[in-house]
Amino acid sequence: MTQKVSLFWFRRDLRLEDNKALNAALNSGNIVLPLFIFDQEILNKLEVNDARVAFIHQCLESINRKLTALRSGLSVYTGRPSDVFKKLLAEFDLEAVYTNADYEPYALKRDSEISDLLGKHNIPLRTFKDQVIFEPNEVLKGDGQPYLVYTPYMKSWRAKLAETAIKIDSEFKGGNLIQRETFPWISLRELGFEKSAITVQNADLSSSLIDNYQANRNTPSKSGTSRLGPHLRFGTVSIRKMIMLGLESKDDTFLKELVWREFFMQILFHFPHSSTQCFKPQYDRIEWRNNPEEFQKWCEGQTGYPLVDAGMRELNATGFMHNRVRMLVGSFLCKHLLIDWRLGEAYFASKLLDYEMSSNVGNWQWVAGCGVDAAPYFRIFNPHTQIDKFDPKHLYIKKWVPELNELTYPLPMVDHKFARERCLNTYKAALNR
DNA sequence: TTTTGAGTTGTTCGA
DNA sequence: GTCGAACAACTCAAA
Repeated sequence: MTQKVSLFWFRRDLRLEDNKALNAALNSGNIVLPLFIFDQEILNKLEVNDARVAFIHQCLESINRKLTALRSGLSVYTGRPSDVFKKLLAEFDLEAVYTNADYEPYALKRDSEISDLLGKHNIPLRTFKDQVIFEPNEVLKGDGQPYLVYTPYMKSWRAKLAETAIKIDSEFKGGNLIQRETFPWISLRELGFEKSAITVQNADLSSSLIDNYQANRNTPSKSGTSRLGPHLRFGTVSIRKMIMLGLESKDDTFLKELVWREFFMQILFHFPHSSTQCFKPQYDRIEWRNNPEEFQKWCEGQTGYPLVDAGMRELNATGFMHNRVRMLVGSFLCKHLLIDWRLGEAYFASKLLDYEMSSNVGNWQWVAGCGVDAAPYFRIFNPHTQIDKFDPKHLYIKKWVPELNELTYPLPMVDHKFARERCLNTYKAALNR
């Protein structure tokens, strides 16, 4: 008689500690087979040196080393998840599949298909809340509808948190892991990818950073932000631990930023069309100019506006851009150049190590003025004033635009005052129709 | 149902 | 240099 197996499926929770579904699988009474699938449909869209694939692979190696020390290992497959599961169904006597819930549109569709496939064999797909404190349907208005405005959402979220005990399983003890000689493993090269020059910074979050978050987070030349994005995206840190750190601080700005993450997640969950359409439909009447040469200059950091160019060059070189500068480059693209926010969103998606669809779409719609709880459209960032306010000594600009005072640095590609008025007129024309 | 207060991150203009 | 108002109404959320 073969032994019953609980399969644990890693997705965006690449850690062994405080992993809800993994713990549940280990407590199921069956032996546990840990699994990761590189989804071919996602890989196909990426460059061969995509740093995110390299980072995921590195995380899997780390997990595999820890499992090997327990005489087990991680099985890594590539392909369409449904094809991989068909193979696994033939090979193992599965009792159940354990995994942590993922609320993005693509993930929901994928999991629904896998659940149907397993269901045909009477095998349940057991999903757990792990990547959020509150799921999209847990924080709702009095009438049962989702919140569309951040502040009341945040207040409701915090009230609910106050009556919730957060449980953290900080140690991984192993337990009923499957014991085998070898596990299917795929190297980065076999996947068709290369190591990237760009790497993810460690998640070494100090309490002083959180205590001084509000004071330092808007200065791009300082290390005032947490750089947690990639770790929250791929689950190399536990959101529960991060929330506890936020709660321990007198400054709750960091905590509120983590609430923004869940705010935009619940928006995308309830309004999946907002990934491609303006949340406020009248904004889809805006006549974007979408000039390809101008878009190219923006992408390359050759606009002639130093803080815009510094931000884009930081992004291109490191896969990261400071939050303050993200707002400015976004505003510049949509408002000064009148280029559709969707093009900016797609460019960020291709470059950001911390790319999170819900946050990226939500914030691009915010900056374009067309989203839930968006900035008013007449709020147009002034690229000069932002330097005076947030990089007065030009420390950040000079780091990324060393030729700032040379003749080789381009003149501003468009006059600020002219662009501002053109933007206001274009928006007005669309909204008054 | 109606009312009321409020709404992430800014800029410009004129006194 | 500094300050307050205007920007443009609108929608949300809760009482």
